[in-house]
Amino acid sequence: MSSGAVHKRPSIHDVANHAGVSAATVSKVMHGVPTVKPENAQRVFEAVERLGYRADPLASDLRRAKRRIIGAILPEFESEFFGSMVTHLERLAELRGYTLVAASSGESEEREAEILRRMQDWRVAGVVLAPVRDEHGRGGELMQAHGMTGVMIDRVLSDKSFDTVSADSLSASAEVARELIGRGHRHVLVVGLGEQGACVRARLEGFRKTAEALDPKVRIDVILCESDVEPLRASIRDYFSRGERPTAVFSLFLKGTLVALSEFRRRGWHCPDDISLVGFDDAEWMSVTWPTIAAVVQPVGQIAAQAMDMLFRRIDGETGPPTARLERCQLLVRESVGAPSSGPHSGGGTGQCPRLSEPEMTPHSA
Amino acid sequence: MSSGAVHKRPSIHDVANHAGVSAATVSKVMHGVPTVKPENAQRVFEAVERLGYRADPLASDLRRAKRRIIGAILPEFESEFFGSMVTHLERLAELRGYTLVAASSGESEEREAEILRRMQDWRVAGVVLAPVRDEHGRGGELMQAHGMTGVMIDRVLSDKSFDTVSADSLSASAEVARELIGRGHRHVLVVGLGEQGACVRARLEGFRKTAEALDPKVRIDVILCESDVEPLRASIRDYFSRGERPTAVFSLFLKGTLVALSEFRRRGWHCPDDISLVGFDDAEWMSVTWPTIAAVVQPVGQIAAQAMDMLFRRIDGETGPPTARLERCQLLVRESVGAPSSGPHSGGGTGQCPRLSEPEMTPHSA
DNA sequence: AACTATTGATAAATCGATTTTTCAGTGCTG
DNA sequence: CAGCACTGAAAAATCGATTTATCAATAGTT
Repeated sequence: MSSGAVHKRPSIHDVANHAGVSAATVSKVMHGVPTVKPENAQRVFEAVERLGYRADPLASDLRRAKRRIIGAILPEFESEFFGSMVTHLERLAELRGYTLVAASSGESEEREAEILRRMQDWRVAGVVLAPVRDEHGRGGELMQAHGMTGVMIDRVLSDKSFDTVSADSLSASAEVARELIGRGHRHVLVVGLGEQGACVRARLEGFRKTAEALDPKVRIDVILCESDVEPLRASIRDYFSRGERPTAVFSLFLKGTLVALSEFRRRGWHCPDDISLVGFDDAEWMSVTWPTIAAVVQPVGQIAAQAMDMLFRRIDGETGPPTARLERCQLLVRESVGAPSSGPHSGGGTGQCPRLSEPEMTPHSA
Repeated sequence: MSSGAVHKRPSIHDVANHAGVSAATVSKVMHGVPTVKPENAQRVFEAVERLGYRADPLASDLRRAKRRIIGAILPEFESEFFGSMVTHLERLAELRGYTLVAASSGESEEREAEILRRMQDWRVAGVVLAPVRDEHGRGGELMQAHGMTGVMIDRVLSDKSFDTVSADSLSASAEVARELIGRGHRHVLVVGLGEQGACVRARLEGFRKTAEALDPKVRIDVILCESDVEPLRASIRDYFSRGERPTAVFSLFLKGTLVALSEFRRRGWHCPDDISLVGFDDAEWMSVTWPTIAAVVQPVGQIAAQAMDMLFRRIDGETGPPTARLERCQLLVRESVGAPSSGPHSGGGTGQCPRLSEPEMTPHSA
């Protein structure tokens, strides 16, 4: 069993001693520098093998003055979107020989700033920041003030200091508008978090402009709460209590979709008979529930790929003005979207659930 | 704007120069060592302030030979369970002045081993490992072979080399059994992933033993697939196609619950009229869908807290035999569980959805 | 007054690597 | 054979901190 094996790990000097060469030579062998006598190289390899030597990447980075570490700062880890984002970023970093160190800001700008400082302390080579607010929040300021290399993603549109990559919210929302208006909806409630500045504004305006272009008489109600989800829930509840009866709800973010669904439950409304629902952000469960929930799928993999691509270009010294990329989304129209119900629903409904047994999803090609 | 500020960050020597003292003195001041003349301390503080000096934690750790880094290895980041786990671990590590570096093994033991080696290269102070398989997989072996300090969580029961912390699967499953048998179910399908060794076995046996104790004539069918989810889906589909008609399904893990739901959809079966469903692992959406889905809630926060507690004890040198903790789960009986339907359902059903508008959840106190 | 303790600070060693400089030996040329 | 370029390896400097050893100046003791 435990062979009393609290081995202090061998350093490059231990290897050098065993091989009867200098540490510098070991380093060269490890890096494949050709100016080493084959015989010595062989002895180094043997010593490495025997001792089980592996270089300490942090000690190595210390000397190089460029750490092979990429920092990622995300609002949370709990959602599929950010979870999947971390997975992608991790893979892309490792592909280039870097290690990803991810941290969650917990939707707090203070914590975001604190993490950024820590990333700077760690001298990370670059940072992928999904800001709590938007590109004009404290995060970007800090990164700029400290001369850090970074890319901003997700809740951003474009920035004068950093490259940005995000979903094409504007087009996606426009497509949602075409879908809802096309099906006859003329009174839509849009819910979202105002805190998430520019991004939410894009989603909202993309929807509003296209909807109004298709029918100027459309009525669009908007409920935006500043920071937290619970006030939003309260506002929505209040809105419905006042007797407002939109025929569809468009949620600008995932939690909003959940809140909307739970408020529908409270009132016994069913989708799409009593009200239609479509939300930004897809999730696995949305394709297996009754009804399946229509959603805008953000291209997580592409956002991650583009962000890392830009980031490493900057790390490698590329200059030039910041770029702003928008990646195309996909709207999955599922069962939660239908035509408006005939009369003003009262809170009852028919009791009928849709009993479709069609395949999985219905990709929507505009 | 950008004040050409590619500041090379000041080192402790820069501070020393500015303050007119030695680097050693600066280090002492930064650590609050009292044997420093107040006047000198003052000058150091001023220099630190002026230069914006912050110590490089990695350089500092290099000398101390104990890095203030905790590694976390999880099968994936995409689920609420592991996402939430990372968030908790992150907070608990930082509370003690450590940084959490999380990595995902992507349900692959090869990758798990690779990450462990990297963690070892990094000389992390300790590792929280949620193994892909169970405590007897390659991960534990590697940790032991390399004399690493670590704790195993989630898919484990107990180990002879490492402390373990996990949900009390046995009790939770027993409670599910009491609930289902109590409601009259006598034919239950249990689905899970066999790969996840000991843990799944505990969940399965906890269920089976209690169910059979309550009624020896109960019929329990089990579908366990080795590695991937898709073969499981195929097996379930095949099972139902053969005409098997259990009155309830108990899924031993989250994806199984999703697969079950989607297979119900395919056949047009509704919960709980046509079939009941309860799964291990809760998720936010389960309380807002129609029907709401019954689930075993794992105490993520407690598992994380206990794991970190044990880990830091070991890091601080505590010896003694490994401990094995089981944290109590909570069963949330929601609408997806009901009494068995009267006759053998055919694939039709009544078309009626439950229209409950009761509060949120129904915590179940055994 | 001579010697020892004490205090506060600096110089130097260290952590584990990389990189630059120096150096010894070899081969070639004139 | 002296002089020079070249090769391969060792020695030393470096990264940014901490820690140990050393030292100077002051205070205290007899």
